[in-house]
Amino acid sequence: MSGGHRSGVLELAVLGLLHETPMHGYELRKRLNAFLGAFRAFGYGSLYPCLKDLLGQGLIAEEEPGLTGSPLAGRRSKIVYRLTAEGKERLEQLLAEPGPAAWEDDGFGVRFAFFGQTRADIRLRILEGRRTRLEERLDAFRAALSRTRERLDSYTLELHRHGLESVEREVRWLNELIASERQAGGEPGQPSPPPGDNDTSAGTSAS
Amino acid sequence: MSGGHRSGVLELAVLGLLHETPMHGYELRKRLNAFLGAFRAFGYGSLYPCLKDLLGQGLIAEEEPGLTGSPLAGRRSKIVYRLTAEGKERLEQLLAEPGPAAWEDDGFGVRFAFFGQTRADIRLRILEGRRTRLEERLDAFRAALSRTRERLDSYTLELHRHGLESVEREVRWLNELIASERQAGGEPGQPSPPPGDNDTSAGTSAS
DNA sequence: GTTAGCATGTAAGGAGTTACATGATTTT
DNA sequence: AAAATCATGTAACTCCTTACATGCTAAC
Repeated sequence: MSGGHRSGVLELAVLGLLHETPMHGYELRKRLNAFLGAFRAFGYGSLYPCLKDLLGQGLIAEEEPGLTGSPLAGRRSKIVYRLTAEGKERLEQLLAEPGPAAWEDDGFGVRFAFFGQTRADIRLRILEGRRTRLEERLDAFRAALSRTRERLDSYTLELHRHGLESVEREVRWLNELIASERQAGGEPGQPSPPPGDNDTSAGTSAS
Repeated sequence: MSGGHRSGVLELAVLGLLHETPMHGYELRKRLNAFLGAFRAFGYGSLYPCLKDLLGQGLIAEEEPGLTGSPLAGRRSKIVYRLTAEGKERLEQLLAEPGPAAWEDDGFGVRFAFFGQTRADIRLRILEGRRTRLEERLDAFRAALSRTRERLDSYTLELHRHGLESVEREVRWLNELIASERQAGGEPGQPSPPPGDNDTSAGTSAS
C-alpha cells in the first residue's frame, strides 16, 4: 500500500543510525558513509527515497519542533527524522533475522557494524553463520578449481589464489571474533561487551 | 539503434571467453562462473539477454554448421556462438580501456583474469591504476576515520580495521605483481609471459 | 516412459546510481 | 551580494536477479 519496500542494506543502516540519535538526511548520509566506510557508500538519490519509504511505513517520523501553532511553522529546510516505536521493533527484528541476508557480504557488514546494539547470542549466531557461509564458498570454489585447473592460465590462477586467500583470512578473523565472544561470557541480554581488542601486539597474525 | 548496450562486466567476460573458443550459452555460463569464481557469478537471466545483445551489435555470431541447404537445418537446440572480427576489436578496446572502469573492483577483476590476452604495457598500466585507486581509498578512509573516531564503538572500529587491512593487503599484492611484470621485461607486444610464479616457497607471504 | 539434467529463453522487478533541479544558509 | 556548501528531492536509467515457461536428450 505504501511504496515498494526497500529491504536492502540501506533501510537497516538508516534505522540503526537513527536509533542512536535523530538526524536530518544530509547529516545521515555523511554518518552513513563514515560508518560503513570501507565497504559501502550511498548517495542522496538512494537515501531520500529510502527515508520517504520508511516514513510511509511509519518506521521513522519527522521530528516536530513543537510549534504547531507558530507563524514560522510552514516549511523548514531541515527535516529531522527520529525512529518510531515500530521502527525500533523493526530494527531489532532485522538485526536478529536469521536468514541468508545476515551472511551476505553487505548484510553481514551492516549487522556487524551494529553489534553494539545486538544481543550477545545473536551476535554469535551471525558470526557463525557468516563463517559457515564462507567455508561453503571455499569448498565449492576449491572443487571447481580442481575440476578446471588445467584450462586456466597463470593470471587467472593468481586471481583465484588471491581471492581464496582473502576469504581464508576472513574466516580466521571470524574465528578470533567468535573465540572472543565466547570468552566474554555467554550471558544473553548484554548489549555490547566490546571484543578484547586493546592489545597492541596484534599487527601480525602469525601463521 | 540496437538494444541498450550492456557495458558491464558480463559483456567483457563473454567476449573474452569466446575469444578462446566458440561455445554455446549453457557451457559459457559454467566456464564463466568457474573463471570469475570467487568474486562474481551470473545466471542465465543475465547471460542470454547479453548474448542477444552482442549478437545484435554484431560482436558475436551464431556458428553455422555448414548445412544451409540440408533438410535438418531448421532449428538446432544448441546455438554455438563465436567472436566476430568486430567482437575481437571491441574486446581489445575494452581490455585496454584506460578509464575508471578498469580500476573498479569488478572491472579490474575481469581484466586481470584476461591478462593472458593483454599487452604487457597495458597490464602494467591497469595494475598501477588499480593500486592508485586503492591508495586513494585508503587515504580518504583514514582521514574519515580520524575525524569521527570517538563516535564509533569498538565493533565498528574492528570492522573498519579489518577492511583497511584487506585493502592494504591488496596493495601489497599489486606491488608484487607490478615488480614481477617489470622484471619480466618491458618489451610491449608480448601477449602473456606469466608472472614468475613457479617457486614452491611462496606459501607464506611473510610479513 | 519417466525422471534428471541439458539448453534456451522471457517478464517483472529489485536495489541502487547518475544527473539534474532547486531552495536555504552561511561565509567572504 | 556573490560564492560556497548545506539541504532536499526526482526521473531516468543500469545492471543484474528471480521466477517462470519450455522443449530436447540421455539414463534408468
